[in-house]
Amino acid sequence: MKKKLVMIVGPTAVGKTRVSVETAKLLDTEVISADAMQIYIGMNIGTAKIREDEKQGIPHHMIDLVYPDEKFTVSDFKTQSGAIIEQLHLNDKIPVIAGGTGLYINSLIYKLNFSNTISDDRVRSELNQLLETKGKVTLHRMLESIDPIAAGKIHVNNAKRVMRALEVYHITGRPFSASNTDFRDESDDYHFVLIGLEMDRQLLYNRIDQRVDDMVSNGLIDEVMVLRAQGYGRNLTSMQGIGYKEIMQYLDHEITLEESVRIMKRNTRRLAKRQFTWFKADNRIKWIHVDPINIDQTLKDVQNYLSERGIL
RNA sequence: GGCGCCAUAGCCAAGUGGUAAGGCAGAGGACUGCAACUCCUUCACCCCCAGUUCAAAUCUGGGUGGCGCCU
Repeated sequence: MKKKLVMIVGPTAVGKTRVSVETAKLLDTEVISADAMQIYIGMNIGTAKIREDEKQGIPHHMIDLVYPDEKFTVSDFKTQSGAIIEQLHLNDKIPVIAGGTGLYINSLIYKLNFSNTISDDRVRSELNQLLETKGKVTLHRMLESIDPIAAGKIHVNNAKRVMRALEVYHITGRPFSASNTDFRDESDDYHFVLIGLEMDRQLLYNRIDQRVDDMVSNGLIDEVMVLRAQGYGRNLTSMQGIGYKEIMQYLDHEITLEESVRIMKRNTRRLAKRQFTWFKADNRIKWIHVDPINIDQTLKDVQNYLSERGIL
């Protein structure tokens, strides 16, 4: 029998945290975060990481795993969270997975096999060299000659993805597109229930604006200053996170604080939009409306859906 | 009341006779080891009316609205 899994997804600031805690309470289980930024230690305010008092005693996993300058990939996420899921199942608990990082979510429930396509820093830096010296068009042509399918799918301007495809080919000797066939195929490891939280766009945007303001008044600048003092530079993936890169720019006197806040809000809105796009493409998601004024209704809807699907 | 200037997308703004740059904001989309990343697509018949012209956002006249100065 397949193991059960409850997944709660949706854009930033819809209220995933609240709903996931309540759901976990209901199921007497634990929460696994699927968020690419909350894995970093010391990045709390800007990532809207769940606070101790919000957890209500529910254990949370996949948070605070690495330092901001450490590498962490989807593959790491898949294996580490997979182990936790297994452990919970052993204890007869149905894990609640909550997060907004679509790729992480998909790594668990779809057939994304990362095991045969490793990464190689040497190849990577060589490709970066090539990008510098020859340019993105040349890289894309290289890809075209070895893997026309992938080249057709990846835009010339998307140098990052072009390089990844080349990297995979160089390491494995097999075209990137070869491992790309069953992207949206359902994994047969789990019986999962996928819940998407949605909210009126304008309302969500207002909440985002408000949340950014709150972050700043709750000490985001100090948080970034501390990270900066610890030597974490702007080029790190972690510091590319929204809130961090903009405050860094402010601290480096490139923009005013006002401007920084404006851009943070905009970037967060764009993130939310991209998250919607990602999840909308997945027709297995049951969308549940969130009304912040009446969160109880949302919780009720979630509960009903869970019993409907035989989880409760 | 008179004189002058201006009127282009939600905002900023280029274009001074040949069929509407660009930026910002928005919308849609892609995404298999950096994913809060990276990337793609998309958004106006130029205030209104009349005229000149093969052709007008661009020229002319009138109207309307705004800004400035003067009385």
